[in-house]
Amino acid sequence: MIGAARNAEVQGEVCAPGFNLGYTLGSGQVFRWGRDADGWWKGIAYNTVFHLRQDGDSLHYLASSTRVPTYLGPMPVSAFLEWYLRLKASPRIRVSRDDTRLRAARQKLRGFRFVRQEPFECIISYVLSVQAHMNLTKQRINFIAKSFGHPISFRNEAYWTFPQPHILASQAGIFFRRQRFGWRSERVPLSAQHVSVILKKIECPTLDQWRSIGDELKGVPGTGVGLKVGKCIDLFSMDRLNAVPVDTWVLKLAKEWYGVKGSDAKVCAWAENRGGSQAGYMNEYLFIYYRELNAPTLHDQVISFCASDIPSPELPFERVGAQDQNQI
DNA sequence: GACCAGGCCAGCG
DNA sequence: CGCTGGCATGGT
Repeated sequence: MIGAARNAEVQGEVCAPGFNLGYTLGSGQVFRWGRDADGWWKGIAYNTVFHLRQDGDSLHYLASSTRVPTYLGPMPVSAFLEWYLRLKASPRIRVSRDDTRLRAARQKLRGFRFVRQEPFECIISYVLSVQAHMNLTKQRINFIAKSFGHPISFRNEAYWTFPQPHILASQAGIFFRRQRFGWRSERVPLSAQHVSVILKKIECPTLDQWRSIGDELKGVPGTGVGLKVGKCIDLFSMDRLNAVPVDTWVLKLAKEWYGVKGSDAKVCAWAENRGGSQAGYMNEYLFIYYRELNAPTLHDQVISFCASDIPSPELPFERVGAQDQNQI
């Protein structure tokens, strides 16, 4: 029993035709979800704990609260999930007949959707993701939530909400240095400070206001929000599906498969122009497909076209009463 | 010990 | 503009 308020548990199901939960939550876009050994996807988003499981066209859910707070206002759980997972927004990507790689990638990833992440959590998450493997980044984000968020007890598991910007803004870089965050350490409080200052004037930002905050962050050196991280924030939390984050993998596939060379900015402009309003989906298909082909042994992703029953190595909660004996 | 991780940034030409 | 090292740290 932990010192958390007990929440009403809600359960139900929503219709999700053409949707794939495993690809959506196991692709590496989210950091606070994991697939448990019991087969359920468990995670926390918008201050609410969810357990999800897909059975054909229906998505079964358990949630820690009846209403979920978002920047569009509070939503009932089923409406929230439809919005958060874009259940009814199946992407339609036009691909030319001779682009066999993209056709194969699109086919493999049928059912994948971009999640509508919380803007601030997304900002900090991708600032931390720089030059670090997925699993390590997950651990660091969970550490932040455990240190500064508040706990929610759900089905004998403890989850932690992501802290408000002003909480992280008041931390010193040395705190994160001591947690071995490396040179990401100072970027966390600095980014939080810029967000926090704006939030003092705007109490509950709309999506457009969040977009302005994100855009402003891109111009502030030291925040860790450069071209790639900025595009991740746009794509994963700002509802900008035309954004293309260019990392080392995208750089390689652009060169290998399309003969496009040059700087990150050049490849980014090429991909965004090519894909138009759906460039994000087009790029994500290629990214996951290419990475799966070239680094199938990476242990930080759940998606595998060969075997998708591997539990996530890092879960966003702790079992209550499962005290580990290994601690000194 | 190399070499790389879903890069960013200051300091150059 | 575009390019180059340096940056901490953990994993293979």
